[in-house]
Amino acid sequence: MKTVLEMISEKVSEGFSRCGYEASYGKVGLSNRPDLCELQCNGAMAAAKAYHKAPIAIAQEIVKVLAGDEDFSEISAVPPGFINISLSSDFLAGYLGSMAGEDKFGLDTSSPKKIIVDYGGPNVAKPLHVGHLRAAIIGESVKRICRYMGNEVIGDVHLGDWGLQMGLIITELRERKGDLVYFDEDYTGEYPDEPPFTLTELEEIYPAASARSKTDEAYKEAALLATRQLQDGRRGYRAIWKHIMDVSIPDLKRNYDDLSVEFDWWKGESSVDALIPGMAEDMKKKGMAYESEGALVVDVAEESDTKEIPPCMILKSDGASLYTTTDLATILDRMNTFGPDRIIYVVDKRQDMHFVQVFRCARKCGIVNEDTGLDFLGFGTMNGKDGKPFKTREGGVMRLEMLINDIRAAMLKKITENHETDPEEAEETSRTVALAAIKYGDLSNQATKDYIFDVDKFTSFEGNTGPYILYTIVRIKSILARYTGSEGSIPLAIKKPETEQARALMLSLTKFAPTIAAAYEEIAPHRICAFVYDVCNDLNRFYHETRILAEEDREKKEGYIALIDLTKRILETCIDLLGFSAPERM
RNA sequence: GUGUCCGUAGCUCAGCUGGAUAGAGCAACGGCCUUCUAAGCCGUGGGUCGGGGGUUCGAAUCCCUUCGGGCACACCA
Repeated sequence: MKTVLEMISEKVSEGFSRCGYEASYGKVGLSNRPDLCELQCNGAMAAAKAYHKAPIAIAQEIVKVLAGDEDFSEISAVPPGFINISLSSDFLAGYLGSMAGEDKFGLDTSSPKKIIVDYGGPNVAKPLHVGHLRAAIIGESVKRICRYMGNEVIGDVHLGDWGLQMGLIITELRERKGDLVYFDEDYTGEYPDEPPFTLTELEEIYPAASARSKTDEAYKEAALLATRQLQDGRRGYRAIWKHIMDVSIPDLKRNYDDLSVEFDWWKGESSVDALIPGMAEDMKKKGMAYESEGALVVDVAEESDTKEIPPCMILKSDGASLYTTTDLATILDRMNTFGPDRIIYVVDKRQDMHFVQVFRCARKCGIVNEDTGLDFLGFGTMNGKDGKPFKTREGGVMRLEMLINDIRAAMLKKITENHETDPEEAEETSRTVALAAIKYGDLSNQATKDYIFDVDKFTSFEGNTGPYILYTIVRIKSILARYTGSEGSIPLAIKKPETEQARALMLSLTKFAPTIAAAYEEIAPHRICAFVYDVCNDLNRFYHETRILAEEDREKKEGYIALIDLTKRILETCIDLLGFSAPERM
């Protein structure tokens, strides 16, 4: 289904043609002066130069030709050469009626592609902290948007489970419990099923090891050695590794589940270990990889570079792999098993350089198909109110669970003081609203920018926030529930707008398809937030000015109900794309 | 140092491929609940779009320059 702008642009373009001008001048955009008109065409001013005519004269010609078209309620030429257009009520009602009946509200989905969204990237053995929040939230939304656009999409968590952090944990464990069989190289029997640590211990072990390695040289050496030995297949270390995975992953799953974040693949750096030797060999055979200072590297610098791009390292001088290695092998694995047309990485923007290297290396070495797109969506840092990276009051790393619980508790308080509710329902609702607050707060900012995570702001729930969006939806649901309770089924026919507020709401709703398409093309969920916010504002104004259930004119009333029902369906679709949902009451 | 991103109201942020008076929210102040949820609606005040050049009929938007900040620069991830 064509968008409103496409339809009207066609008309105006035809007008330009009929007057003897290039049709492309007829492009119509949204008006930035809603007080004057709804749509505007600026083509006359651009055409003025090419045709050596006064812009206003051209605009007037076009208006003359198009005047009287039943799709317009008004079309006029305004100095210096704007063509201002407003839509007729019949057109608006007709258009929305079509939207209401169409699958996906008339959004044209692109030809299906296979897309992998790589997001999450948590390290095993470490609790999720706020730094993982953005990857999860943005990635989940990007995945859902891609899927809604008709693509076949895989979300991959891509665990950090193969690097130095593993060696550090093994080393620390050895320090503490060196007599465990895992460290006995002569041991050939089966290893115990029970892990030699609990999750809580594990979460304490890693930071301890990491801190010590920064001051203790010998300790660091030992960790590097353990890392390599793990990768080389040392039995005892692999067994420990397995334990780490078994202990960590269920916890990670629970945490992501709490966030309504779902992955199709739970692969990690370790999953592609077996591919590394062959990949490195192939790179050497192709003459791409060579030894430099003991390490195996591939040059990825290009002539057009404005700065020096260091070579991409494949193997360290001790033969161990590193994150470039596993990222490359992961691309290889993905090409082999899924054959994606596109891979989107949702990763902290500080890793920009790393991905430049990986992408170039993958192309140069033929790991990725020519026509497979590799996109890096680098997101900014989540800062605290002071503008510095988000920390707890004590200055430590804020666990994601804590953060969510804080917001949830604030929510619960708000709900209970608002009106009495069933405690169980209040609890459930507080989770739903808290999630919306966190996710909307993040997604409404541009992903690439740093943003301030202000807990006070997030618990206040006023203005442009997730709870405001949910509140709007809940208001609609409430009316619809009363309506169906007394009158039965929801009428579907969209009627002509009776009021200024109804008209504004309808006009906003027509922007659904172009908004989703733009969000997809630009990989920009914040576009959807802006749209949702506009629609909610329009809905609330309409709500305030219109007595819906009390309307006595049956026709009008049915029209209102159909309109708010469509609004609700569109809003719910949008928030689903953002990764959250609305409760029945709040 | 090199590269890169950013600089819009007191604070947090929008601003589509350049267009008519630069928009929201918070904070401040003032209205609106016997009527579908006041987590709402309406209104007031508040801006040299970091500075300076340039392109253009027209610049927050494009180009150059300058200042200020974030981030990244091969054997960590």
